[in-house]
Order: sequence, then structure tokens, then C-alpha cells
Amino acid sequence: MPPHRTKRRIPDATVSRLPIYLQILTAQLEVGVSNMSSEELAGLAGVNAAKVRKDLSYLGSYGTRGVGYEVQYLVYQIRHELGLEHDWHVVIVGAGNLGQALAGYGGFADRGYPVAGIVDVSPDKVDTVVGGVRVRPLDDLHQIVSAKNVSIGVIATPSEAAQEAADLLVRAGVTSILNFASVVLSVPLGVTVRKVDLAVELQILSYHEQRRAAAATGLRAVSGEAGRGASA
Amino acid sequence: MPPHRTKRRIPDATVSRLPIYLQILTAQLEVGVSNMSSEELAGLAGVNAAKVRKDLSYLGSYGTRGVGYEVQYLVYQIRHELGLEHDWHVVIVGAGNLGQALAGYGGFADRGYPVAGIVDVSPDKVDTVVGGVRVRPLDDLHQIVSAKNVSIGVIATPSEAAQEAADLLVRAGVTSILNFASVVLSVPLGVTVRKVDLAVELQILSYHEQRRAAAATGLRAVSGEAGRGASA
DNA sequence: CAGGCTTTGTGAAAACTTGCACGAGCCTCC
DNA sequence: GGAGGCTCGTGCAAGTTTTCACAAAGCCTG
Repeated sequence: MPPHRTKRRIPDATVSRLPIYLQILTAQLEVGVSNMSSEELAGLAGVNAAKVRKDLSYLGSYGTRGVGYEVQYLVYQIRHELGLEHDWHVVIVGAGNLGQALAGYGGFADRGYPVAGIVDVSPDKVDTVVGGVRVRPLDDLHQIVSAKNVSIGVIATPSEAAQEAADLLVRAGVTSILNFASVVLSVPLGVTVRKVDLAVELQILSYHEQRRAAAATGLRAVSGEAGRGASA
Repeated sequence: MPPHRTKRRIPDATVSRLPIYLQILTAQLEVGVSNMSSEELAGLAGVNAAKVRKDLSYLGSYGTRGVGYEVQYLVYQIRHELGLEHDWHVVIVGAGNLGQALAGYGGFADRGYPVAGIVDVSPDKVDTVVGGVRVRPLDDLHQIVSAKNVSIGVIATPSEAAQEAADLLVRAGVTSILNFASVVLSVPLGVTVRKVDLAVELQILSYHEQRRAAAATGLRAVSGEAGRGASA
């Protein structure tokens, strides 16, 4: 194998934790903490310290034995790894309830993801202004994407329209999609999709609730039984 | 080991896929499909057929070899397993942008999670009506939870207030929390928390974008290299 | 009712992720 | 400048999840 491939690969599980570490580290930095041990970080992140160390080790050896990690530098490194050194413009498809909420919610721009535009099929919605951005017709998608070099699309349409929205986004050149619709999207290889689904989350919670309930009645019937079975 | 513990345990990974299967199966049922093979279901869910079969096998042997699964029955079984045979009332903490959007969005009630109440600290918000529900003061939380036997709480507060909201929910008797705030909550054992964090999702996407960009420039520099490295 | 076709259910292998345990490096204090 | 104490980095074992691959079982056709 050649010395190094494109770059060392960071495991998915780790990638999904880096943003959490980053959030904690940034907050700590603001409070004046300049150094942290894996143990401390782990405590705040609700994970095992060994896991923190292993996760961070994928970024390189940026800790000091006997001392810990320099928060500032770690923040810098994680931001670098996550590609947060520059803003990523996003385009939102769908200006309904959700689309409006997302655009209105300042969280996008604040965190480095300015909204390059919102599009909607409905002429009723077009030209209304939400969150300081004017809703534009679907046809403008391509132009918005090109103009601001947008690579992230957010799907906030009803489920029925989501696949079509995805197709349009892909055709316009978007390579990452955040999907809020309750459907599994099919996209070409090379496009990353992440799904945020309220119903799925609630159903997972109710599974656990239902399980607890079953266990409780079971307990009452059988009487005794030590285990607790939690999730924290 | 006794004949059977509380009940056979379903792996977490499977639990998180069941809602997706359910969604697909329900949709297919509506279109008049009464039977499906693991292959078909897998195609629609975007996963491997063997995984579908193994997932479903945790529910029991409900398929017919050479034929497939009866959609109707599968829907029934999954709903049963996820505890969807009755509604689960939820209470929302925080009536800001997000809280309002969530309450207004019909998706909750439609899917079997009626909103039992919304609470907020701010007197300005109290008594306003969002999504047909009147916002009530924080102190009413306990009463709402008891009255409707609420076991699921949704945290839609700013991050700073999230831990306090969680504490209040737990004290009120809630055992499952859906957290939209960008903080890691600490809760007692026996309480399940799921987190939905826009920033985390976007950062994971930008990681992949950044990676693609790096690979592209790398390619240009090194010239050649077959792999594509996608995520679908 | 036998043979062929299909699709499930599931052992077993492979891949990935987590957690432990400990050597290695750094700092402080005597 | 050596001893002691702390905390990182990581090999390795354990646990979990995914995938493969195939026997078992049902259906259909002739």
C-alpha cells in the first residue's frame, strides 16, 4: 500500500461525535478553560474517556501526556477536520411550515451555514420573505447553487415531493442533502444524505417506553427481578 | 436461564430501522400492495436484503418462504413492537421559534403523538396559542404530565435552558426525552434521551464535502486514483 | 406428487465499534 | 536530575452490527 491514501480515514462513529466535542470545547473556551483532559471532556460529552482519546487520536497526536489537550488548538483541529474553516452555503427546498422555521431560525447562519436561498413550487409562496430571505421559484435553484457555490441542500418539502426535490438538487450540483421528509431518498453514488425524521425519533422513544411498561407489568406479575435496563 | 426473560431483546440498530420499514410498508399497503419480499423492502429502504430479514426475524418468523411477507401483518407486528397501538402524549418545553413550529406542524398528532401541552418560562409567551394549544406556565408541567399520563417530553428551549428543562421533565415523571437543544443532557438511569441537532448534521455533511474537495484536489495533484468514496 | 423455482431464516465470517489496560511521555517537586 | 504522579496514545480483547451463503420450506407446474 502506498505511504498514505487520500488521507487517513476517520471512522463514521468518530465523525458523528466530533461536532459534539467541538461544541463542548468551544463552550469551555468561552468560559476560560484552556486545557482539558480526556476524562473531563468525556464527562461533558457523556462518553467513555478512552473513546475520546481514540477519537481525537484520529486527528493526530495533539494531546500532552500528563497534561491533557489544549482546548484552543483542539477546536482549531476539529474545525479543520470538519471543514468549518469557511462557510458552507445551503439552499432550502420547500417554504412551508418547516422551511420557514428553518430559514427563520438563526441557527444556520450563526453556525457557518448561511442560507443562499429558499425555493418553492407554489406561486403563493414565491416572493414572500422568510428569515430575511426571499422565496424564489423552483427554476432558480440551479442559478442559486451556481452563484453561491452551494453544496448542501435541505429538503423541507412534504414527503411526496422529497424525491423530486432531491433529484433537482442533485441535478443542480448539490452533493450533500439534509432530508427532513419521511422518505428514504435514492441518490447517485457520491452524494451524501442525512435524514432527520421526527416520527422515527418518537417511535424509537415509544419503543423504549413500551418496553419499560412491559417490564413493569412483568415485574408485578413475576415479583422481583433486579435489572433496570436504562439508556441514560 | 428461565424460558424467556422480560422478552427477547431487539438490537438498537434494528429498532432504529423498524420505523423506516413501517413507513414504507404502510405506504405500500395504501397503494394496494399486500405482499413483499425482503428484497423489495430492502430496495425501498435503501439497505441490504439480508439485513431486512434479520431485522424482521427479531419480531418472529412472520414471512413465508418462497413468497415473502404479508404487508398488513408485518405492519401490525411492527406497530405492536414499537408500542404504537395507542397514542403517546407529548409535552413540549419551550414555545420559541422551534416549539411553535413543532406544535404548529401537524405531524405530531397525525402520527399518534398528540401534544398534551406546551410550557414556557416567559410570561410573554404564556397564554398565546400555537397549533391550537395554549402555552402554559412552567409550573403547570407537573399537572400536564399527570393529567394526560405523558411519558415523552420534547425540549425546544435554548441550549442554556435545556438541562434545567430536562430536570423538570424528569421530576415531573417523564421517562423519554427528545432533545432539540445543542447540549448533552445528563439524566438519571432509566430515562431515554434522543438528540436531534441540526448543527451536528450539517457538520457531518460538511465533513464529507470537505473530504470530497480534498480528494478532488489530491486527485488533480497525484493524477489518477480509481476509488470514488461515496455514501449514497 | 416430484422437480424446479423462489425466498425465508439463520449460522458463521467479516467489519466495525467500544472499552480495557498499560507502556510512554511530560511535568513537578524535592 | 531522579522519583513520583498524571494523562495520552494504542494494542488487544470484547461486543455489536453487517454481510454472506446456504439449507429449509413453501409454491407452482406438469
